[in-house]
Amino acid sequence: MVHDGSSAEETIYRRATSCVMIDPILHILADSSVFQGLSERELQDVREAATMRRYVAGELMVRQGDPALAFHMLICGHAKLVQVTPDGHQVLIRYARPGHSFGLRSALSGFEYSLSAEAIDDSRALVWYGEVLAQLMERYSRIAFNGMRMMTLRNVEMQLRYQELLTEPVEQRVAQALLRLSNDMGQKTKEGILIDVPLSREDLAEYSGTTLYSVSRILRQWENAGVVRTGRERVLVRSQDSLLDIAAATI
Amino acid sequence: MVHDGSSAEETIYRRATSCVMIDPILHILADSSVFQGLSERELQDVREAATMRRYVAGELMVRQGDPALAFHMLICGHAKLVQVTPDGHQVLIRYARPGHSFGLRSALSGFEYSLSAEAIDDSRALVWYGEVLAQLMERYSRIAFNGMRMMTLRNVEMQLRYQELLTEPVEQRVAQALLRLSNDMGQKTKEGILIDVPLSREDLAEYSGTTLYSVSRILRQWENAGVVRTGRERVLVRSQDSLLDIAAATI
DNA sequence: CGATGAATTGACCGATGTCAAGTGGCGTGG
DNA sequence: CCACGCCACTTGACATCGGTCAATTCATCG
Repeated sequence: MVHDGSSAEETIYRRATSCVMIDPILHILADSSVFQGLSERELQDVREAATMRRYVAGELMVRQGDPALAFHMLICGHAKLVQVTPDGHQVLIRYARPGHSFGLRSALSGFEYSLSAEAIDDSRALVWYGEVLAQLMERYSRIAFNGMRMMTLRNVEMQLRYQELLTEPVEQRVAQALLRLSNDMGQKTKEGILIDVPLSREDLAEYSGTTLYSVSRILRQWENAGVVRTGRERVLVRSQDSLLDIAAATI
Repeated sequence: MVHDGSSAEETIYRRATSCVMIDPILHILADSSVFQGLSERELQDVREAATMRRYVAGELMVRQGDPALAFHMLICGHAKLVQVTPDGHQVLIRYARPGHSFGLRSALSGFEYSLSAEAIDDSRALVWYGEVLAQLMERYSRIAFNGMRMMTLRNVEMQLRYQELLTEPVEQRVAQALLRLSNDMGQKTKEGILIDVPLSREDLAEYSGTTLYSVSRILRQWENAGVVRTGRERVLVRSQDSLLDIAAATI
């Protein structure tokens, strides 16, 4: 637990809120799965076709069921992509950080968003309207190719999670979820990898397909074993290796 | 149950094994998600870049873990795409019929097949080697675009199944699985929709994420209610509407 | 007509979800 | 600055769906 009074200790939990203001935007685009491989001129072109949007923490960037207008790429901040089922269950599809994108299919099909994206931090995103994106793809076929590769990768990931849900017990799935999060949103500190985003037990439950109660019990157990340190909406992974062991365990 | 002795009744269960021999291959390509929208000349070109392979029922078209060489498109027959997890569980990803394809990511990445494809019937498939496919995509950017769209659709489907697995009880999932199968492999008969492929209780279980025992009980129940008729490795859907009701049930 | 593998059925049980009742930390307003 | 209240989290007791196992039965094919 993180309540040992020492506020020096607490520095570990100060979150990086840096939101770059110059124009490293092109760098972000150049590193993204969708636009990688384009020349600087082409990236300029792509960037100019987009408009920048700002969101405050907690705001919905897109809302599931709304008519799908635009393809989004996160420039700074973080987002949570969530689906809510007909019977009200929340399912957390994935987390996004700068360079990650969502709404590709929705924007191109023009139908409706199949999920909601919620800004976790104050965030900014570039958005391209459906037709604009289609034109860009026409002009730079590389984008379509990249898009295809990105979607195949997501597909593999999703298949894997499906498989895990089907065959692995809860504790292993939570371990997998934490490993994914520490890869995606991890911040190295001297004590371990801090998940750099508010992460409640319920979030983690929705991400690993269980309930907040089970997550609570499991985290507590891990905390006692020294694998993680937890606080209110905070998780710090002290030993990734232990998590890997837990995730792999055939028992 | 299908054991009423009347062999006239049995005609319902004769499977269509037609394996077209002329050259409607181009039609199949033209209708496939990957090659749709190409001109006939381009389709010719595409077709000539491929080689045809034959498989007998039960043969593996690709084996999970083998080095990924080629992109496959089923021309006739049916296939079952299966993943086996590290701990030996089988997970049925999807079924394929003519025009369906698999191995796109594997062929392009050149890594290894992430699943096995088993021929259900005697089957034939066109295969394109990784480099060849990459060249075709370079030449006809439409293919990459189509590929992207196909993968986004698969992704949506996979997300949906993930969601279902997470939130719906077994009976609903089995109903969903049967509905998918009757769309994909259904054969209209006067009595209902026959799943046109040997489908054991275990297959259905692997497809809906449960056990053959549960499937057996559920099918029995449905049979008594007149929703389906079943036989050894055969399922006939008598009332799709009832299945839709069951699948939607919030209870 | 017998062998083989699919399907059925019953009994059992265990991992997880559900529910209810706290506990404690953090922020807000007096 | 303190107290209050909110909300995340914890913890225990309990219920239950559906998986596991074992024993048959049945159907299809040689």
